[in-house]
Amino acid sequence: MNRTFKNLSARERQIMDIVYARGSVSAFDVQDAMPDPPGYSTVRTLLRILETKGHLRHTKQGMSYIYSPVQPASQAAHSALAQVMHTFFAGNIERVVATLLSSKDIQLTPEDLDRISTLVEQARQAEKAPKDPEE
Amino acid sequence: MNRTFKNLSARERQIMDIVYARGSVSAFDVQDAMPDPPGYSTVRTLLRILETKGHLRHTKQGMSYIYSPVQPASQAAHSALAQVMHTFFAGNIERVVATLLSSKDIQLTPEDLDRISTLVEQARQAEKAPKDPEE
DNA sequence: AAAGAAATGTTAATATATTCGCATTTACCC
DNA sequence: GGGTAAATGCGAATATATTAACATTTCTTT
Repeated sequence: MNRTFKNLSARERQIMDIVYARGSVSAFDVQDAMPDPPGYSTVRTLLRILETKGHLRHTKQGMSYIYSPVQPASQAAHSALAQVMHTFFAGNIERVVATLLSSKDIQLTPEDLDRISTLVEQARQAEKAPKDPEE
Repeated sequence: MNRTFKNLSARERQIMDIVYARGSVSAFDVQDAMPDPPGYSTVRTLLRILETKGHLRHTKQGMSYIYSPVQPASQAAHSALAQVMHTFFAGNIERVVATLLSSKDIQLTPEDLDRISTLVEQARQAEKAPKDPEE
């Protein structure tokens, strides 16, 4: 299991969350999105630390730095979900789905439910035909 | 939004995860389950801190303390899931479900998929009749 | 090329987290 | 009751995180 992320401090985690939510960010973006944001200088320091630790990289855009995550979002998403599933749902996917569907702060339209049904149906098909395309 | 949990340190988070995964725990349990576990004395100190901060409570079992979370597991699960959904899936439930279903480290049986289908179907019914069933 | 603006790099002070040894309490046994 | 075992409480040393001021670099404009 990837334990790297567990060692992040509170501020570092806040920043990684923001980075993943936005894809790529400037120090200003991060400061804007932080709760109880510290000074700009502090934010830049934190970004540099996260880069040193190997969690972020940056590219230059004009004169300033744009940061993005080293670990692809899809992979991080997967880990995060697995973590929550293990901690709160004993690894039981059904219970996760049940909780998602009963989410009160989110109104699911019938169309949303249709699309979810389709996903489940597709998974069923994939199971029936244990595919390996290059065969 | 409940911001309380965001301020936890790395160790504190590890412990809260363990507590939620197990329901209630002794200091020994926690130490066992921690990655790179510190000394027993340290674990007890951390548990006491978490209690001071209002995240844990304890009861006496025989001579020793058994800790359990103050915030109900269901509620914490909900928050954690919402957090992941927001950070990595832009609040889109379908994408969460898609990721769950495509999880490679988990083998879903056809029965699992059936049960998930049923859940979706129930949600659809509930939507059609948004009122309380017993009436 | 010099001056100014706008960015990043460095460093250091402070706060918080982490660690665990030792003191204290509590229950039990003889 | 006194002694022992087994637990918790306290306090202090160390490491890490957090903060931000100030120095430096880099680009732009005249």
